[in-house]
Amino acid sequence: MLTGLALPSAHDAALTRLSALVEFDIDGRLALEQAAKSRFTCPALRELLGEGQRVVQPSILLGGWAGRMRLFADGRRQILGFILPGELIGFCPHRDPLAATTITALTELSLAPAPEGDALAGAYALSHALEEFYLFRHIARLGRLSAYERLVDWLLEMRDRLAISGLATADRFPVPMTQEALADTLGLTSVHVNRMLQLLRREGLIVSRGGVVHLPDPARLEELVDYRPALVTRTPGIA
Amino acid sequence: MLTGLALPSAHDAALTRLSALVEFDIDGRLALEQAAKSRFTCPALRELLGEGQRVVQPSILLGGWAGRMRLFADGRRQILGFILPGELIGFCPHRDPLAATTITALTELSLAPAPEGDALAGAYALSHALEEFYLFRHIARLGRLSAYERLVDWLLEMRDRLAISGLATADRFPVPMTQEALADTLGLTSVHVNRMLQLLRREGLIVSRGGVVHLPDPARLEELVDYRPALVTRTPGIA
DNA sequence: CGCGTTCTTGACTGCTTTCAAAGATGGTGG
DNA sequence: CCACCATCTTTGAAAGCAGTCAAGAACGCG
Repeated sequence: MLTGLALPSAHDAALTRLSALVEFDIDGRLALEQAAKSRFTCPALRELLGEGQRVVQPSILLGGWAGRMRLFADGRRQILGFILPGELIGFCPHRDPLAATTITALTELSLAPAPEGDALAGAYALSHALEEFYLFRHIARLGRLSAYERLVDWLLEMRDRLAISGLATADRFPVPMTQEALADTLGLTSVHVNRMLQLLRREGLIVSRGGVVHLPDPARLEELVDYRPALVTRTPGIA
Repeated sequence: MLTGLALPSAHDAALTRLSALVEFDIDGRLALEQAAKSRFTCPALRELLGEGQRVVQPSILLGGWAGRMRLFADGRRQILGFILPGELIGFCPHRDPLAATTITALTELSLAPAPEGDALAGAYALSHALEEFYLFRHIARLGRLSAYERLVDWLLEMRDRLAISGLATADRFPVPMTQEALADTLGLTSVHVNRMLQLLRREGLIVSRGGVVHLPDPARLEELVDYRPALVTRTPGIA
């Protein structure tokens, strides 16, 4: 079971990601497998955690995309970051955490209680460092890139993050989001996101069909936005 | 341009801030006082840490302002966040940390090696959670607020953060920065920052003299931007 | 097949940038 | 003490990127 070919299972992405972050021991594998047995789902658009709410149960995301967001009183929305398969929700290193942001399911989710263990603790610390890195990048993206560049930079980040859990190749990955949600991520309007996507398509820099994005020339995109991969991982994200 | 260096003792702001974060025991006080003895200064504009460099010595900032930033290949700069007196530099919970961002002195700095201790470890964890919260707020600010609103929101945050270390009152605090640096923080040009500042002054919402800002009507400003204070506090709700 | 959601398009507005240059400010040395 | 210089702030005119409003097309789902 632990050797030989593993069949695709519900926690495959999480397993792949945790293995990429730390030397993943037998205990860790068993703990994850155990946790996956009590996995549960969450329908799209459901709010997982409200701003100011007490964090109950740290969980690991097995499948689907969740979003961290700030909702303004006047209806404006800003998506602060994403939580992708293999990443953690409600994991705080300090006592008595209150959720600083709202977390919502962007697609249907598959979740499990975060398994515990020595190797896993290390993986969670690294995961947290990565999350912080993505926040820094998001700030730079919003503050100093044009709409066109933001789109490119964001696509590259999603590719790299999904690749860690084996859900992306160097030039192809799923993006299960509306242009409206993308606009709320990139600080734009959905109309403008639409226009920039079309421009990228016309230029042959992206091809998308059925919620899957293909990047014919990733190197060109990386150059366009001075893209720099995260420095945190144990192994390279893209093979 | 100097802040915090003229206090009764060099580590006053840090002491005040750490006390605000945790129940601060005798051991902690002594450790801080000891650390303060080996404090050192750093001239304005000096780079403390370069992106990708290995983090050497976790430090606590005793006085002055530092900035975390991303420098683009084409010269664009985005300030990702600030490090204010009592806050930490190079403090990472995981092994083998590489600096994800460049950190630069915005003013002359007074620094000390971060003292160790049980209570202090708790304070550092809380401080880290607060830092993350500021990142979230910065993202929302850049993504969904107008130039005018960004300025207001940022001023309120600086007030609150400086207040934790006793360096601000509810309506008055130092801002030792050029409009250029402020522009690189808020994702604007210095010209536009200048115009918005003048507008705020004309409206009587801010008064500034000699690098000190006064907010005649903070409540009005908070309402303007749907401002919400950080939820991270010392008093554990239930624990 | 029908309906709601999402995507696409066009015309117009406007916030923010760009470019350029003139004041103000502060520190330094004669 | 004042001249001088670099840096920072202020101002104006023009251009451009992104937003707004509105409506039609395409898509997915029951």
